[in-house]
Amino acid sequence: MVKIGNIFLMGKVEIGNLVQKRRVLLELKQEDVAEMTGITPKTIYLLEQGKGNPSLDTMQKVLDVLGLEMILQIKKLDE
Amino acid sequence: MVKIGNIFLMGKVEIGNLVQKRRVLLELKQEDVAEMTGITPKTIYLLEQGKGNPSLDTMQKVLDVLGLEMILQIKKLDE
DNA sequence: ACGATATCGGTAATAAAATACCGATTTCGA
DNA sequence: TCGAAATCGGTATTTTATTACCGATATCGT
Repeated sequence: MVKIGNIFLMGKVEIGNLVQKRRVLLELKQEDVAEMTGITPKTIYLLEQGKGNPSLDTMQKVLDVLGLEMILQIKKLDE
Repeated sequence: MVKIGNIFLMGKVEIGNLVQKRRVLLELKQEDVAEMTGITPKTIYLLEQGKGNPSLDTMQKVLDVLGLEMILQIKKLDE
């Protein structure tokens, strides 16, 4: 995962890794996140593993309870 | 849409708006983006309208051809 | 090492995204 | 203003994410 300050460049696997790291940091279980979001633990698990192909709603809900946010920016070739 | 430099904070509608604005800037038709990504024009259209609930794969493909990238960051309360 | 708790990961069923196809509406240049 | 190109948006179908349920494996404190 490419980290620059608080910003993380993202492929699917990197998103999963960051989500998991963040969840553990907050001392939450997959089950906890599942209950907080109304998403099943299986889907949380798939997201964290970089498997599956989560919907935008699913991602936003999970990111939200973990205190993360998705942003878009114009691609930079360098850095 | 909240814009800070090249960075855009994102809800579903804002993502759609940005994608559309970016596509028009690049002088591409929805049909062009559809062909470049292998996604149907209807799905492109729904994404731009902030309707529907696109998958991560769909989003990444569209963002990619538009020279945009998705990043995650730790939520800030201020700014 | 043991038991308890959490994660992993499979299958079958359901909900929803994506497609295919189409006509209506809007946009815009000639 | 007229016609062409682009977008809008509906329905039916296919594909796939999500769920529900479950047992197996890993993790961790004691």
